[in-house]
Amino acid sequence: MKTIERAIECDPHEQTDETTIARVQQSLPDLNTLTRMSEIFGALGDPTRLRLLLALCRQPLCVHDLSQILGVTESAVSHQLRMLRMLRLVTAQRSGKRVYYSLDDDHVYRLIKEGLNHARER
Amino acid sequence: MKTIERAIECDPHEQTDETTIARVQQSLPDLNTLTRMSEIFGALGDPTRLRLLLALCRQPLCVHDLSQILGVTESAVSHQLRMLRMLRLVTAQRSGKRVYYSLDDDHVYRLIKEGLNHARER
DNA sequence: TGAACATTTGAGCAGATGTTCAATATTATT
DNA sequence: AATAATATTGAACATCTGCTCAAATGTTCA
Repeated sequence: MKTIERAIECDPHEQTDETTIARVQQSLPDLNTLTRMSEIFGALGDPTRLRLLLALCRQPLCVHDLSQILGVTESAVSHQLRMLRMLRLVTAQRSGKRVYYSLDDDHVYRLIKEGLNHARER
Repeated sequence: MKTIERAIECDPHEQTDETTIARVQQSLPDLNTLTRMSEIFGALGDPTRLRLLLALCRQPLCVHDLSQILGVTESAVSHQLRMLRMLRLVTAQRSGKRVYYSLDDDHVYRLIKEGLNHARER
């Protein structure tokens, strides 16, 4: 009769337990959290949006300035800011003709900083 | 003839200084860093890849198991793992017929955790 | 009001992306 | 050697994305 030891000895490549599958599955975040996570990461995954956010890490800036800083059209900037706004990564505040954008909170900042660390560490 | 003071006085909404533009521009990371950053964030931006990485946060897993855990074909898993491997977010190690994947280092782990915090904080 | 400036919006389009399906490796077992 | 199990790859396809262009919306100032 096979003991546990014999089972292991007979199969050098450990079979993945059914319960392992289930356990890992349960450890995954719920759909809402997961969706939100991938939305945020996805937003940071585009070079233009990432540069927008990096610029806003320094100070609030209006669309016109951001357009100049990044060297892309104001329309493109506005389109991307709209997305970042809807994801609540940035906030907008009108001042006269201009609309100044800022990082919504320091979560975004920390996330970007962590990404920067990672990117530089090799 | 307009003096500087008059120019300012005539425009109640402070003009953005040329040097501000330049200063923010210079504060942006170099192209390599920026590209790497957006690649990493982009990788995390897809729900399937994100779930793969979240699963691997728990323990090393083979393609077959990951396929079961996520409920997607092994082909799809393999395709995505290939990308994560090339971005050096995961490492592969063959053991018999199986190939076990792990997170490459704890940078990825920290990044995911930070994203998880952000996603849950509202 | 009219003109100028700043921003937003929508449609359209080219390129990127993620999955599927079929074929091919690779390793273990009999 | 033959078969099964696991993994990888390439092509095809539908979808998504990010930009451009043109038009519209706000806002200020003369």
